[in-house]
Amino acid sequence: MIVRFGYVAMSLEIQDSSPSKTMTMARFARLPDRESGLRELERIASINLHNTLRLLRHNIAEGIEVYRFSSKLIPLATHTDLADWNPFIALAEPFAEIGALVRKHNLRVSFHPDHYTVMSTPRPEVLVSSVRDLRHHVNMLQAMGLDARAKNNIHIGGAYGNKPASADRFVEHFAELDFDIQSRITLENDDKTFTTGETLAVAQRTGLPMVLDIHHHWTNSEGEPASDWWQEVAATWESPLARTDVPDGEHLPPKIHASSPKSETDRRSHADGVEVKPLLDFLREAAKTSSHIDVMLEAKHKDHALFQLMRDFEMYKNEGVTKLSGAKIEVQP
DNA sequence: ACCTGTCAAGTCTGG
DNA sequence: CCAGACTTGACAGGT
Repeated sequence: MIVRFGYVAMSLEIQDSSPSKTMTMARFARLPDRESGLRELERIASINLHNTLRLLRHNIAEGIEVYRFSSKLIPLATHTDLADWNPFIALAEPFAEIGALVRKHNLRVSFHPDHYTVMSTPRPEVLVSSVRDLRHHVNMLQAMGLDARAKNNIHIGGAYGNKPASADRFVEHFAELDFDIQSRITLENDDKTFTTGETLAVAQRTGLPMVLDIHHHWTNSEGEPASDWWQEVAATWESPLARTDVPDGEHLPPKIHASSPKSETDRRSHADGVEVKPLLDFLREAAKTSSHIDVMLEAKHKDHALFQLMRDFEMYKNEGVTKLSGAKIEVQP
């Protein structure tokens, strides 16, 4: 099984490369007029996009083919007070440049709209803002000229005291979404509420592909190994919806998230790095059913954690782990 | 230079 | 019913 690794949003290696610079509403309101406020927001966004380009070039140089964009590329983009502002006109060029680089190097990219996107909500106003946020993320992918192979990863949402009813609500609300939003969603099990099995059931009902977070699974499961679910999770990536824009005969590899607990007392927070052994145990099991898998590392030390992990895999070179070029390995079952 | 409170947004728990 | 925790990087204001 070929395993590609990636990291989230920021680099510790490249200095001053934040793709998430922002402006608060308080500062926006203090600017002399609305027009100059919008120009300042667009200026910040273009810095974020420029830094994203720098990070992608860094990734390409290091052979890192998996990357998650910051969701904060455009500050205040979905704020209700700025609903009539269209930042994509001024930012068309940098967005297109990012997309061109992604396509040229076959990078696997994604977004992760944050936890305010809650499709299981019973509150109409929360649903409206959730759909607005999803629309915004699709708009960014489309501004990059990327097809539905680039996904927005979300959780199912809150339980509201009745998980089955909340799962039903997710499915109902999902059915109402535009197809270009639907076809770009992936569903991830969370660390407190919807377990791997519960998330998988919703993925199967909607046809959505599922991202398995093995750290969340450890903190939110009955204790069964995450790999017990792998065959079924991997199968969600073959549904017609998941395969939107995937050419015949090709596959979009299933994706997992990997991170390690910060400490014994705080098992849910992310540690600086990623422990190699538990991840490798999972990968060996997954290799029994899959030929390719992409792994998004969620560690505080970002790309440094990735580099460390790649070094750590060398300890297993006599145990079926082969280091390939860049941030890639091959794992034997 | 460094420290601390705050940020647009949701949900859940505990008081 | 409301305040605070959760979690996060960066801003903003203070020392």
